[in-house]
Amino acid sequence: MSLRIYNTLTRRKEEFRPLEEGKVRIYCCGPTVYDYFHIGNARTFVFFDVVRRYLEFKGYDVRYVQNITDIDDKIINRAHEMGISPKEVADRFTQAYLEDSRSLLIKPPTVNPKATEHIPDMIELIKRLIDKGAAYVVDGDVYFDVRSFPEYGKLSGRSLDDLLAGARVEVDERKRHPEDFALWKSAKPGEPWWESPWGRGRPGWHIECSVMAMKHLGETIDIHGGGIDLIFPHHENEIAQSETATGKPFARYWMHVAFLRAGGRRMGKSEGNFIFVRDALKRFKPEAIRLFLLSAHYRSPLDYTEERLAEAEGAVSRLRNCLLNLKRFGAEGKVKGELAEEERKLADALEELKGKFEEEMDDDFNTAGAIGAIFDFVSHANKFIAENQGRFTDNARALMREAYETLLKLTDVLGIYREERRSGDEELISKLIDLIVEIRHEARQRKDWATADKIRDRLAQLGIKLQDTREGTIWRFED
RNA sequence: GGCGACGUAGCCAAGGGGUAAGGCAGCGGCCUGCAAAGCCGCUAUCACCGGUUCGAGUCCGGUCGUCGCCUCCA
Repeated sequence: MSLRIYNTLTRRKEEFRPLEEGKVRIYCCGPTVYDYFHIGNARTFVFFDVVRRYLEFKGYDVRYVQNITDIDDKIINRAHEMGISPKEVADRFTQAYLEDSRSLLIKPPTVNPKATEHIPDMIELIKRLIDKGAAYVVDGDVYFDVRSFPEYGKLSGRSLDDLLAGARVEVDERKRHPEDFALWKSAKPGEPWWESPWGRGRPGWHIECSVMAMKHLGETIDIHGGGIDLIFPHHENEIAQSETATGKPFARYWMHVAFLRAGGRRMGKSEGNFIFVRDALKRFKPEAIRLFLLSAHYRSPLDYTEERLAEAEGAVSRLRNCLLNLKRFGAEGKVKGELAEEERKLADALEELKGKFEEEMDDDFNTAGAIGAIFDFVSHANKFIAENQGRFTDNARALMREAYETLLKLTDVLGIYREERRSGDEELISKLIDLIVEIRHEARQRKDWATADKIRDRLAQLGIKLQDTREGTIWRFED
């Protein structure tokens, strides 16, 4: 099966062919670290995390780069507000970004390059652009001349004339054209600066990404993406700079994630309708947040409400219950001989799941469809368990084990289920709980319901949830 | 003004020419010492109008509504 990706550049779904067989290079525009990131930002980060995981699932060797913009006007402004240095602002929120990403179960990118660690490379690239006549210096600032790049507008589908007509920007008289953008900004008093051939200053935003992408992934990358708002001007400008400098296509597939909305409007810092990931995580499991963010196709807007997150929590529980049951009732072993009819059905459902999951994900990362396939199977599995509990055959147990392992793999692509890990201490705790459950079992056999209920209630208070089934009592930590 | 997205059950959402996945919620039933979980059953003609077609949420045209980009923003 082959993966198809909607390419913003061509406005079509295209078959995905990496530049180099078996390898994929992905660049996703990361945060500007002037504040914590909110779940609208997280939509993009989680989505690209899934893109990365799915490509790895398909066997690609993935190199995934997400930058950290740690020098920018917003950081400087925030520093003034907070009464600390821009570097302190950047360091603090870089740390927070790393923590929150981890909490959201985002796999660490192969590289998380920082803009400030690539200043010399940026200066080099700017020089190249000046040498090629595509950029010019004015009073210590350097601008890119958009008219020098005939294809300017190809990503966003605009012509320079369109832009001119709709321009709401105050025109800087020093620029040759209003659309020209800064590659290098001279430092005002009190601002952070680096030495450059044009005087002290700092890089413009767009050049950062071009440089970091090329530095860590090469001059042509496979997939480049970010939020839909970055199409113009950010990515348009990246293309202009990069392709002017190298003469090669900058990125082969451009992917853009639609907005998360709240209260009918785009979730954004300036709108004041956002919720930080770290705050959401205080109330909802990361799996639930991810499930919610992946519950709609990435190119469709998604509306945020707390209720939706609570619903996702319910769905995640359903999934987890099923996984735990399959794990508990499954057993090692090869399926032998003839399968009973229900077993056949379960085996078929499992095959269907595998096929459907890939089919959906191959179709431009249709995570919502993939989730549907997973839950469709959950229903089959639950039904199988309900109907056969108390009389599982060896084949049934082997099938359930297989189903468990498959489900584990697929849910891991989306990051919506985590096996509970046990530390050494927890191993001991587990054994103690097993013992208590056994004693409760004896009480139940004596019909000593008072004792049985007391044990169950008290364990529940400790966050340990018991369920009586025909196959015995199942317990789990309720986090 | 230019460019674009969206409108499918109570809520969310997949599907994108052949007769409506899935989740959440609700109601009724089953299982259970009770609980929890689960199972079974019930709940949609896809914003509206017109067209193409043997056949249209699915294609075309139009209308209405919502949102976005064009300025820092994932």
